[in-house]
Amino acid sequence: MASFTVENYLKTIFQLSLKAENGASTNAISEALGTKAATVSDMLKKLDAQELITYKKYQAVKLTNAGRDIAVNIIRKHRLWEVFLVEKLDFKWDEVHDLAEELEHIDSAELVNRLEGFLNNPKFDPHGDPIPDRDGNIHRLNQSPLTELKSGESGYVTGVKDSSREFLQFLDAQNIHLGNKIEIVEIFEYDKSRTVITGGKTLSLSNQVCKNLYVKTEN
Amino acid sequence: MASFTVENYLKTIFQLSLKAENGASTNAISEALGTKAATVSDMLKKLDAQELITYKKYQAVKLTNAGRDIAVNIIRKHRLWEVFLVEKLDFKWDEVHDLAEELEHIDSAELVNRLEGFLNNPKFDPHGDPIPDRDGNIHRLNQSPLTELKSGESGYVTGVKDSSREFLQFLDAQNIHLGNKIEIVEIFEYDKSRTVITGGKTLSLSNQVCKNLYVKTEN
DNA sequence: TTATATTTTTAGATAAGTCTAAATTTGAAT
DNA sequence: ATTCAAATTTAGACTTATCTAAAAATATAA
Ligand SMILES: [Mn+2]
Ligand SMILES: [Mn+2]
Ligand SMILES: [Mn+2]
Ligand SMILES: [Mn+2]
Repeated sequence: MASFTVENYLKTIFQLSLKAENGASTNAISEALGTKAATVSDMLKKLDAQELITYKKYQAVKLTNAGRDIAVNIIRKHRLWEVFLVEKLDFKWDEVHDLAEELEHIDSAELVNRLEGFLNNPKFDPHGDPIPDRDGNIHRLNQSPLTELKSGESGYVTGVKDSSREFLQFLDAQNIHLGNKIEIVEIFEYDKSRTVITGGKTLSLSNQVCKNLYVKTEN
Repeated sequence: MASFTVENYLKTIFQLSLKAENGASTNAISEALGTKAATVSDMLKKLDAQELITYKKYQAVKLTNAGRDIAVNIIRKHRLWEVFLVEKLDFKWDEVHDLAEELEHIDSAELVNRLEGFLNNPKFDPHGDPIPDRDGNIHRLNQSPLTELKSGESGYVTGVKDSSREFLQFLDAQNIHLGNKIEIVEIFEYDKSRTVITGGKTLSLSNQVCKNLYVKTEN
């Protein structure tokens, strides 16, 4: 059984690898985990010895299949627990991440599978991120940032790129939630801000907000 | 924040102290935790230094108020999670203990309080053990082992003294559950076994079974 | 291409929790 | 009161995960 620490390393490497094609660098892992680079360097050797990652000195690391399986399972649990917290215990979507960081390490396939059924087999977590199935498959939605839409186009909110509490609370304040329809009324070249219509209201969204909001257009 | 390890020591000391008036001995803790006595001895010094227990060499230890608070909170969480697993996820009462041993360490008062509400503020766990309230008060039921009943008397099953999987499965097999009425028909002095009536059926229970079954008599 | 900056690794320490083996203390039994 | 067994503690060691400081490798930039 992987320790909490090892599980966190693997999950972090998995997530960093989605961004950087060549794998996860020591420094990136260090920053993501809040652990010093020297410590990470040490740990990478151990993970390599356990054949959970492939590691060559001074090079970015990649997960082996075994490592990926563990990482994806942790993510599966994280996201299912987030759904539980929001759907059943009425937490808000900006309150659940840290709790899920703890719950994701509870070690029981039976528990997570039953939880999944209890929640009616959700496909996405409260932030729109896909929930891996029990075989580790992840069905990613074909979504794009709001910045891809042209004036006059519209889409439905499917997720967030930035899931910081600040951004989530901002969206709540603007009454923007997953599933909402958003129509682009006008794009201002000056600061790339957009005037949009959503939930019957007209509002202005900064470029930064638009970059961090994912929508699905009817194709 | 107490580590998982410290939490487990405190919980164990609390539970052992319910049985032995003078406190918990090194050996008893060692056996309960599956940790060598030498290790326990070392740890007791540390817990004393943190003022979570009072410890004098070669003497049984007792919890301080701070130590008791932590222990009771862990027990509260353990029992609430057990209710969740049985009531919401349909686990059987003999399947939940090990999972609760993990879940009890999830650190969030908000989570446990919401969980409690979600479960409709249960007062007892699936084994009949009382769930401490958020102030650490434990309302113990005035129950007695089935061996206390005389021939002709009856009571309602309120709990088990032995909550091993084997015993719980035995009770399931006999269709004996919390809340069932049990009437003592006859007590055999030879082996102290009893003939009882419960759930419309007559059956024979060994003295050992009767000692481990708690009932409440209408008084 | 050489110098500089950044990244990564190594070396040496530390803390928590555990173990085995040996020493000590306690308590029970002659 | 002495002896012996059981319980407990001490000593020394190990593992995991972490740190700081220093060295080495790589990448960048003049
Ligand atoms: Mn999260
Ligand atoms: Mn999420
Ligand atoms: Mn239990
Ligand atoms: Mn229980």
